[in-house]
Amino acid sequence: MMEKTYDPKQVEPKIYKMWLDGGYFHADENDNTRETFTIAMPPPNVTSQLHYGHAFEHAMIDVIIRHKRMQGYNTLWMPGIDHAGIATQIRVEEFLRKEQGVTRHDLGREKFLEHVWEWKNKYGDRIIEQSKLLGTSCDWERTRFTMDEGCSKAVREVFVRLYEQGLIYKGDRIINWCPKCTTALSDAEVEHEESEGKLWHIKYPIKCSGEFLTVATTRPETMLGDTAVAVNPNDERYKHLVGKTVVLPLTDREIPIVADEYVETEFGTGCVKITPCHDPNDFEVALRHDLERILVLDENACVNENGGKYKGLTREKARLAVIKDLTDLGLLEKTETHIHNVGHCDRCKTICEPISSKQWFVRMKKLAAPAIECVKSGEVRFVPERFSKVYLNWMENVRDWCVSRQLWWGHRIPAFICQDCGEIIVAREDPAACGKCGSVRLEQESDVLDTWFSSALWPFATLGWPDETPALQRFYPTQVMVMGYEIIFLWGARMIFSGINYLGKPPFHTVVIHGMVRDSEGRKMSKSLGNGVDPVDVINEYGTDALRMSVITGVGPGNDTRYFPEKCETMRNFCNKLWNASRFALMHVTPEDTELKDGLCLEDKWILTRLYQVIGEVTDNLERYELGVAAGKLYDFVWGELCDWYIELIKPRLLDGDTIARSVLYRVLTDSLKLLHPFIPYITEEIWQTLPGMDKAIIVCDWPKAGKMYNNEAAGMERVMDAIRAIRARRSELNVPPSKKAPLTIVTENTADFEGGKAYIARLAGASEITVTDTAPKSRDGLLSLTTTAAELFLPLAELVDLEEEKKRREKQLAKTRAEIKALEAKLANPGFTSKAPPQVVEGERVKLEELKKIEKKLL
RNA sequence: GGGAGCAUAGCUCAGCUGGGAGAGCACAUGCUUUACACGCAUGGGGUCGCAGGUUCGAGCCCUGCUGUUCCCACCA
Repeated sequence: MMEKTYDPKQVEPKIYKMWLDGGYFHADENDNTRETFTIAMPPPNVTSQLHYGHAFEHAMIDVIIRHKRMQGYNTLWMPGIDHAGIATQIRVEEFLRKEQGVTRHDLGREKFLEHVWEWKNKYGDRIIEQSKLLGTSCDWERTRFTMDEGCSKAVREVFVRLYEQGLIYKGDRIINWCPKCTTALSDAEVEHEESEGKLWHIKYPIKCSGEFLTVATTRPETMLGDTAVAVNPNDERYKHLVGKTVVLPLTDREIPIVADEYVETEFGTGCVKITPCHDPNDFEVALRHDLERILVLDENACVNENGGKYKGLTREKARLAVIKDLTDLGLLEKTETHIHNVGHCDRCKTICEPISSKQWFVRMKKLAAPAIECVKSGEVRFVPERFSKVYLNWMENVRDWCVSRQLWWGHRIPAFICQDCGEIIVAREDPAACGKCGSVRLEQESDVLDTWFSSALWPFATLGWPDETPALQRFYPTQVMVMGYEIIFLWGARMIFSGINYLGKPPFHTVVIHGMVRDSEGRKMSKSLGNGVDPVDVINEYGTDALRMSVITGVGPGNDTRYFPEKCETMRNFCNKLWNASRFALMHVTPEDTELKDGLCLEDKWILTRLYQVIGEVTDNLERYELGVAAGKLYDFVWGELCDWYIELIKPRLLDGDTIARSVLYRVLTDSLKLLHPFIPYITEEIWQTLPGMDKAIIVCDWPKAGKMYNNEAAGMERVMDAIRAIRARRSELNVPPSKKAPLTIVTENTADFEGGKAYIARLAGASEITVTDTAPKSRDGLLSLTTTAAELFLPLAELVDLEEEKKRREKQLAKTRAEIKALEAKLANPGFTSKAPPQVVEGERVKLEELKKIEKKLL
């Protein structure tokens, strides 16, 4: 027997086990009878545990997957975990420092990696357990990890292929360097933050002339690596100086003045110090003018041996020292405040340093072209559409991708360097000897790959690629990808060009973008703020279904949402409402009620019509990934129509043992459960298992289909409901206690509709006895009258009413009605409207006008 | 410097292809109505940011403005 209150804790583990035991999550690659529907899970990072954003994302994916499963697709939700290179390495390093007081360098590469694997095993398992709590219907048998054997094979294959295609190269370039993580980063891993800095104007003496040339810089310490000063070739002020030499202060070097178009005459002084090793533009200028390159910062962003007396100083200290020395020399002309963007490491938030360094790069132009085309042509589409612009803008301006990282945790680059001749060998198998000189002294590149290098292969590496596995053949390309807007570049873009380049097809046709979950004040949930909400706590408090419903309902596509406990409470209440409605139904329905019976009453036809409308709309919303709207409609339908009205309407019939009402209730409830199942899977399955006549789990039931609609009867029922609402409102206004029943006379043209509903009208409108007639009473004395579109209602309650007030009220209603009539008549008299508006709209307005006129007549 | 989003009830937000201004919470009043107080009924509360335009008709489409958030970008 069902408890009075739904208790998720008792239900959820039991139901999840039932699903697992039933094998419902498993997708069979040998099943060739059904169309497939696949989503690859964005693999959570092994850094720690699931956060609220994962709950949001997993809820969305599970809704889509469960809907498709019920529609009969061979459905695969492919789960897994990401090794998350830098992020995890940082976490483990932090952990080791705190727990054991050691650094990774103390341990050495091998030993350190053992610790990371230990971490991975612990947190990877925990993440999967947490994900299961959310009710996710993943095919856990296929769970993958970005550094498992298969993924590693895929990574190596891709690296080698790109190398063979000439799309991967090792080169000396300016890259973003994080001095704390001591690794290179890609452009996409740098966050730019606007901050107030300074613009220092420094005088550089021109050789053999008492004159100076003033440069403006935001990073004065880099002047130690200057190898030129550049001016615009068309700048009249400096034309005569081009080719001359400047004595670089604080050093003993002399550097040329060159002319380059890159220099803006308007900005600063129009003279730019050129520091090829510490600025990407300067690097380009240096290439054009064949300038010397001097690196002055080391991997910790401290001045190196090229910095003369500043050697060993951190960049911050070096800056102060340089400024002080320049001031002492009288070479600091002025200092201005200056707002500019400073790059920060995505992971540790340290300010990045542009540094020239030998790194591995993926050449992007060729790869980007088809990835741009497939979105432009609509082969791959973003939902909502606006994100395709974000994607295209990035892809069209993409620069080569720096993929090497000076880390230990990750896929080690499969390149081997001959220690004798310097030859680089990139191969699928570890080479035994150098192909050029025959030396066996080969050393593997110590760097690892960007973590996103392996993530980019996720949709097919998880299916077995590069091997032609049955799973790959069956499930690739996948259908949908769900991801947050913040990783469109980092991940989405790279999966798309990877899929096209290696398999000839984009990895999915639809990218559903979601926003992020913020705290109740709209702030990002973060560790430093301590405002993160643990989804597991919320599950314990309100239940998984309430959590899922709360993150889905009323959230616009691609929009951020906020966490409010009140919203979870509302959804828990909703679950409880559904629970109790089902409990009520179970008190009446029998296995004989599973088939819809003939002889439907007005209210039956109404609720069935509404159900079928909702089925159509919700299905449509789901097909368009409008999950929030779909969930909202179901909430409203179940609570506001099924529970508040239909169940109340049929109570008298159920007490009479009416089997027709039972069969309708059964149908509406079961279809509602099915429609709700993708959103709130646990409670719907639990109720389903309790219902009579159920032979299979709801998770694999057929998605409901609309049946015969009764639009006229549905409208008729709405008129009866209007009358009930009107009576309730008047009684409430007049403070008539519900216990005080009063006789009711209904004067209406639709006598049949009201006649059939006498029993429930009595219950819902507090009527003792009801007379339905088509003729108005001769005398209105002592009667309170109410006017609705379909009826005039008379209650012997006049003694409760101030007659003057009542007269005024009627006059007010009349005036309002007349004003509406006037407006409608004007509208209908407008040929522009009648000829141009769609006929059904015009017709609707005509009907409305007629109804208003009827009301007017009754009010006279 | 580019691009995008948002601005709707006290709060948080829905509103899909233009035709009814909505929900939850909060608030007020009244209810032990035989599923549910995690409940029921009723009610108050909005110039849909501002100004124009298109249209028979605009919260929705167009233009401009204001405020706000975010993304991208190599003016030192």
